[in-house]
Amino acid sequence: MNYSISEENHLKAIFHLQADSNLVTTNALALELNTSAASVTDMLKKLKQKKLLHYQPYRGFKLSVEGRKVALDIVRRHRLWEYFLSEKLKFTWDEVHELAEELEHINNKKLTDRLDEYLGHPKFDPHGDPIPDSFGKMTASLLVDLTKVTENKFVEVCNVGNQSPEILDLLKHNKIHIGTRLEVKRIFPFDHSMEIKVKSFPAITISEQLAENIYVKILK
Amino acid sequence: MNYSISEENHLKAIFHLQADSNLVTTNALALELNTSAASVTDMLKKLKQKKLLHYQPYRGFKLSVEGRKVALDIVRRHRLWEYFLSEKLKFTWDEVHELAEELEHINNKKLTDRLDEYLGHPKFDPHGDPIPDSFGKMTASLLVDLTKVTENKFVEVCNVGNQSPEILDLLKHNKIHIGTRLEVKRIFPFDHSMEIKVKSFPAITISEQLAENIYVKILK
DNA sequence: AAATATTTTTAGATTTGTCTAAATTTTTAT
DNA sequence: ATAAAAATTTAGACAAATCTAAAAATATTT
Repeated sequence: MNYSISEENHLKAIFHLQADSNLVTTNALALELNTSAASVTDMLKKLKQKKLLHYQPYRGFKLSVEGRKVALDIVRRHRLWEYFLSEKLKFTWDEVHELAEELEHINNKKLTDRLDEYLGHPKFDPHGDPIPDSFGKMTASLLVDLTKVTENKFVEVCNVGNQSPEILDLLKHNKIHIGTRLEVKRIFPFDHSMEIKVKSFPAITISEQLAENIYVKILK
Repeated sequence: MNYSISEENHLKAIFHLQADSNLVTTNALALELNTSAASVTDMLKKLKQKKLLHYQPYRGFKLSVEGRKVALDIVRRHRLWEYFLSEKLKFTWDEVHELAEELEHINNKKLTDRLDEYLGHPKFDPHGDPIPDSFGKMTASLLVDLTKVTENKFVEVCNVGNQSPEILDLLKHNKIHIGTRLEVKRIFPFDHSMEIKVKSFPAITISEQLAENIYVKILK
């Protein structure tokens, strides 16, 4: 089956919101998609009719098994294109998302599978998010947020929790990028701020809020 | 400026029709785009308003300089993606067109330029059609149709004039593909049919209609 | 458990791209 | 040069995806 770009965007957004909160509301979805609650309701009715989600007016909704499958396929295409853009076309991690938002809507199984093969069946996209395989299976993410890391560990930055200009600005100021390796030196119990050391630069201190938004792989 | 998929498809179709007939009619465009003449008229008004074409109701239309520039950019994206699909993802020449029809509508200069660079600035797509560069310039096609070739010449098949199932079926039957090298043995003046020899197969005779639709590069 | 606030849905409008059928203009043929 | 044919445009309708404002349902507060 083939779905419209708007239908796909709704399915994908529900999938992502479901992943971190389980309880997805009409308003949250409208916020995520930069649209109105009324539009979301219209779309929910349509997606229910297509059996992509379970939905009782006023009582909430969630993806059906089929809806989840469709969403996973969109996520797969998104992340494969992100990998392609980053790995082959040398786009930086902050440029790939927007382009992948467009490329993901080209729904052709053979194209997706060939791309996957061409890229060597990558398991993670450039942000460290796992790429579902053609059955919708994906490796559990290896990432934890920086607050979970204990003192004196070395880690590699793989993802940021939100991509607002504000956080990107602060990360840039601290010379932290995707792929940056850093050492957690100390954690201050008072405010949970952390002292970290990036390469040979002098150690710096970052807030708990920032640390929560930095996802890392712990290095052996 | 950014144009809708439908606007882009109209511009591209006008560009192609203009290339081979100079006189593009509302009906011809409707036929090309599988739509109605009325819809085409609506779109012509819109494109005129956006200054992409010159149009006087009932008196015909043609692309403006700006419209041509936009069309060339769409053609550039289409052919680069075709090259990518063929060269990197190993799709066959008859599979690439349909996919490129979707990919071409992603309009991002940096993406197009990076793709071009990644592919090594190819001059021709897998069908032998020239790829415009980022200024809209393209190498003149090296191709001629088979009826232009004289006896005892060796040529390489680079393109077919139309991609109907009927012609593809006949080509397959005659073991002619893109890249096939063949020799023109004789031309029969009576009906302009041609005797050709593909590799070591026995010589075969093809009709003028078929020869007109086979575009070739003459080999030194 | 009412009253109030919040969330969600409905109602009705708008835009884009399309359609069919009718009207108009241009072209062709007699 | 007029009648008939063909091409094009206009008029009016429709579906998809959105919007705002109002209504309805649910949740929260006192």
